[in-house]
This record gives sequence, C-alpha cells and structure tokens, in this order.
Amino acid sequence: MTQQLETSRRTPLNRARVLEAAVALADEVGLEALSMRRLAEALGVVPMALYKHVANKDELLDGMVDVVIGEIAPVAGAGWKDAVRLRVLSARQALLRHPWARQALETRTNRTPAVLKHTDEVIGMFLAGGFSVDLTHHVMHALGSRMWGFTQELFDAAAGSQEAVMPPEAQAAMLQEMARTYPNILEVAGVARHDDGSVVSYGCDDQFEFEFALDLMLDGFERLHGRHWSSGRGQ
Amino acid sequence: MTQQLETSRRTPLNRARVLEAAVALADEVGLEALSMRRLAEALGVVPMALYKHVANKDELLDGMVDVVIGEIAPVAGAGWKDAVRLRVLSARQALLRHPWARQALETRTNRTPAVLKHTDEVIGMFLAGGFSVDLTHHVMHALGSRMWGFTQELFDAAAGSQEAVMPPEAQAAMLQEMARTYPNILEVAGVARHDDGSVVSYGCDDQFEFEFALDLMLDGFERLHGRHWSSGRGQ
DNA sequence: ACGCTAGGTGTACGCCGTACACTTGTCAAT
DNA sequence: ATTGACAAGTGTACGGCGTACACCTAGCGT
Repeated sequence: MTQQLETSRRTPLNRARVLEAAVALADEVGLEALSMRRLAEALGVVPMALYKHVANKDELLDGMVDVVIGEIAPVAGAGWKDAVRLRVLSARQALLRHPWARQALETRTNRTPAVLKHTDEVIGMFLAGGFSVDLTHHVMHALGSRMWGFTQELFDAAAGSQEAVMPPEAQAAMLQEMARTYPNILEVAGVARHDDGSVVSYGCDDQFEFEFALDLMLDGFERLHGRHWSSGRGQ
Repeated sequence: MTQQLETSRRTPLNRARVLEAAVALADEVGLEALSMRRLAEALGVVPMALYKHVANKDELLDGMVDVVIGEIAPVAGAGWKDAVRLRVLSARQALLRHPWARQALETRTNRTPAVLKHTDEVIGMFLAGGFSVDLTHHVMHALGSRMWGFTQELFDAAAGSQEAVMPPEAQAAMLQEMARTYPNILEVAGVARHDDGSVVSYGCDDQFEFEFALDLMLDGFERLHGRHWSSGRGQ
C-alpha cells in the first residue's frame, strides 16, 4: 500500500516528461520566468532531480525547441514553391503555439537533430525543384529565420502597445508629439486619428505580413532560378 | 592635494560614461558576461553607484543599443533604393562592430528614440521614393530585422563550427554520418570533401549573403512599386 | 542475500539584480 | 562664514538563480 502510493506518486520521470512539462510551463509563464527550480516544483520534485534527465539548462532549452519543431507538419508531393511555402507556414503555426520558441531559437546556436532535419528537408525541396546547389545556398541564407516561420517584428513601432497605462488625453498628447518627431512612422503604422484626437485602429495582420514577405522571396527565387542565376563563385 | 587626488580619481561619472563603458565591456566579454557588478568594477565603483545613472539593467541595455544605433551613418541624396541600401549596410557595419548588439536588439521590445528615428528615416526613404503608404507598410514588415543590418544565421548548419575540438578521424567519421543523415545540408553548405576524407573549405561570405537577400527584397519592392501594387485593404 | 545502479534528495556556493539606509563632497543662499 | 539641500557614491542585505557534490534508497539481476 505504501508502495502503491509511492509508485503512483512517482511515475518515474524521464527526459520526455521533463521537456513536456518545460514546454507547458514556458507556454504559461514565458521564457524568462522558466527556471530549473520552478520547473522542478511544477513536477513535484527537487531541483537537482532534473539534472538526471537533462545536462543543464541550455540543454533543456535545446530539448524544448526540439519538441516544438516536432510539431511542424510534414509536406508531401508538391512543387518546390508550394512545398516550401506550406512547410514554412506550418512551422509558423507551431511557433505561434509557443510564443517563447522564437526567442529560444534565436538565441540557441546548437544544431540539434530536429533543427538539422528541418533544414535538410527545406533544402531538399529546392534541390528537388531543380535549383542549383549554388542558388540553393544563397536562397537558404536569404530565407534565414523565415524558414522557421518568423521574422522579428522590430517594426511594431506605433503607439499601439503602451496603451491603457495612461489617461487618454496624455495618450493623445504623446501621439501629437510622436507625429511631430516621427511623422513617417505614424503615417505608415496605420494609426488613424479621429477629429477629436482619439486613436483608433492600428490594425496589423501579422499573418498577412509574413506571407507577403515570404511570397516576395519565393517569387524572387523563382525568377533567379528561371534565368539560371549563378553567383559566379564556383561551387 | 588629497582633494586633487580625489577629483582626478573621480571624474564624476555620468550616464554617457556608464553607457560607453558598458558598450566597451560587452564588446570585450560578450552580453551574457555583462553584469552590473562587473561593469561597476570596470568603472572603479560600487555596483549600486550605477543606479544613479541608469534605472536598471534593462534600461542600461536600451542605452547601449542607442549608442550603437548612433554609429549608423546618415545617408543623403540618393534614390530610395540606393538610400535604403546604403543606410542598411551602414547599420550592418555598426552592428558588426558590436556583435552583442544583434541579440540586444532582438530581445529588446522597447522603442527608444534612436530606434524610432532610424525606423522613421528608412520609412521616409520609401515614401520619398513615391511608395504608397500601403506598400511602404508591408515593405517595412518584409524588411524586418534586415533594416538593422542583420538576419539570424540559423543556417550556419554545416560542420564548420565544432572544429578543432575532436581529432580529425573522428571529424571525418562524423561527417560521413552527417552526409548520410542530412545529405542536402552538406551539399549546400559548401563543405568540400577531399579524396582522403579530410574536410576543407566551408567558405561562406556573410556580407555577400546579406547583400544577396537585401537586393532580392529591394528588387521585389521595386517591381511591386512599378506595377502600383496594393494590398487591397484600404489605407 | 547482495551489491549495482538509476532516480531522487539536501546542502552549499558563488553569482546575479537591486531595495534601502547611509555618508560625503559641492555649492547656493543666507 | 555657516548652513543646509542635493547629487554622487557606499555598504549591507535579500531573494533568486544554476548547479557541484555527497548522500540516500528502491528495485533488480545475480
């Protein structure tokens, strides 16, 4: 009976369960708030117990990234363009489910099997489409992080995010100030000002923007491929 | 005399000096190794003294990013394409001088005046070139982090980095293993295998790759602009 | 019956950011 | 010349972090 309790209380914990719990915790509290101690607590275990299953925190993060990458759907039977497009958009879906994964991928320099596999498959799509090795090389560089379904949105620019922390009249004043200092940003950000000075909108469809950029690149690739572009640097 | 010593020993330290020292220290030891304590030590001061000049570490990082952005050269008088190109490549030079800045920029979500100014100027170049507000909006999204002169190189893929840690025969064996598992990566990465199995090359000109991608996008933008592309979503 | 081993524990160390209360050096107003 | 406000720098302390290291213990193959 005591035995029973103990066995039930401690389904012995393995690497997969640790990673799964880590992913869930990061989904919940974000990446900065994810600590070995907190993860251990969530698993009902003492911090050092985790180290029997992952070498250290870095390796934990690698494992978590691998879990997310594992969620990317495979793509079968399509021209290179559709294949890449679908694969990348699927990667995007996976990363959107785990907002912390983007940052983890950015920071991480380790090439885990899952990372290599995805890369290899995307490369394979271009090669199968008849791209030269040379062009494929540059194309992959150009894709960069977009291969993972994200681009950093450093251009989140507009007023849209420090909303609600200040009274509306202060907001309006700040907007006027910004309009004077950074006129172009405000114009392009899609901020609409009503006659009364209030701010509306700032509508920005991230998915649209992502596909816009992705298709721009794919079209560019297609054009270069069609004209048998070469970097003229051997290979 | 004592006074003299003291005044000379403590040129009183101000925000600019703190940021400057922080940038220098990060250049030297990297971003993860940059701590308030270590920075204070480098300045010959007790850690808490820094807090009279920066609010906290986050604000310090923002300030450091601003210093780097301040190094981006202004661009005057050129068509939009050349102007953007020059500005972005100048940003790239600034970021290359401070390798930590890329990560700092990626992580940071705060929009400091320097960040906004750069963004505003790049936008201004497109608008001055006759781009519609609509197209400019999407174009900026597409540029993304490339506006800052970098793209993450998640595709550093090949064997080229864990060199030298293992004996050459182990290296060759690993390469063979990789060639079997990830054939496409190896082919495209520019790894050349000699008959004796030794690995050479892996030549990759980052600057070339960056300009390849940048020009691909600029050409794409130009084409869309030329045909009066519109997203068909108002604005 | 016994010892090996994998999994979990407990303690401890050195680092981190920073809150808070303090001294001290400078200078303007009295 | 005295004072007192203020900015700059100090010292101590707290809670959190990753993780090294020694230890325990349950279950298993022999």
